[in-house]
Amino acid sequence: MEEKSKQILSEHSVSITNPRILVLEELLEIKSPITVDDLQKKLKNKVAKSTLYRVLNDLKTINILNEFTSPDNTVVVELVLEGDQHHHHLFCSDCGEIIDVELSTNFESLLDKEIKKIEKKFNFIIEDHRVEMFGQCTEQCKNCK
Amino acid sequence: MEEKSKQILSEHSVSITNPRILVLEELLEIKSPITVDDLQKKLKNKVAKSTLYRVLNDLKTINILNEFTSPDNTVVVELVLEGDQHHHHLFCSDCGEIIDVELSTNFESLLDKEIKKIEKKFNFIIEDHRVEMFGQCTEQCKNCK
DNA sequence: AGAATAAATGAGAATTATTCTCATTTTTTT
DNA sequence: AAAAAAATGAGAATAATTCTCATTTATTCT
Repeated sequence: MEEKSKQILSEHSVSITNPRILVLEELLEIKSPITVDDLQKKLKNKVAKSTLYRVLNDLKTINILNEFTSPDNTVVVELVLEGDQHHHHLFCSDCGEIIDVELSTNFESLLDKEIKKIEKKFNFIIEDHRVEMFGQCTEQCKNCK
Repeated sequence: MEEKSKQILSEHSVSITNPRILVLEELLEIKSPITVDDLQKKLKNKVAKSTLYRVLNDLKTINILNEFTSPDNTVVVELVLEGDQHHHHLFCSDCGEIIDVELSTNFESLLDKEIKKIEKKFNFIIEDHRVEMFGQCTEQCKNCK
């Protein structure tokens, strides 16, 4: 993971530093969305709080970090690398888990068509979209048991 | 609008107070999503900051306030009354405008089917969903000209 | 309607999340 | 290896939201 992290940084012409490697390693490790707060806990004593925020902003700048909020408006981040599958999110209001969800390609293409209509109607250029789903996992999720 | 506001409060068994009426009047007036900060400015000197937050929480409790965040994670609220049309949001990264968007009923029913599949797959009960679209309004929007 | 009770408000303090500052350390360039 | 540039850590500063508590307003109960 350390090698992969270094590679990612160098591919994006970002200087290779320890905090950046540690943050990337962690994000590669968990490979799913995580709140900034939880990420901070995982990196406790390894990366200063201010540095963590700076590194996250760096990753946003080079376009490999997706940032959004959970239903209670907590900020959540997730690494998105070149070639990763386009996906959406499912939020559990019981345990707070956030799950990556891929929708069928058929549905995605219908959504694209729908979006083209919206672009015309509102005279907009739409670059991105998100589908978010909210509910409760029924008992057997990893946090809820 | 004052009458309407009082009616809304009384229908939800919430005591009728001046700050609540003022906030509701404002939200009824603008009838589109607004950031808490902008709302605060509009109510300047009429409702204390702490009271505004409290009233917004009251409206959330009685389920007539939709709260979400814009792409830069600013909190946005919007009044959603009984019978209002289900809709989604379109965000302009140039001017910050947030537009209510209704998708075709055909598309919504396909989305519902897609969601049923997700419920099965992840053993979830999904209660709500959102489609968010991000882009730029092309020149003639009310803030951008 | 008026007194008694309960609830809501305003002002500012407290808390939380994030950004900023600046002296020191690390990385990159040469 | 030295010089220049960039990043880091620690904590101060800022912004958004919640909390506290004395006072005011609304509701309930005769």
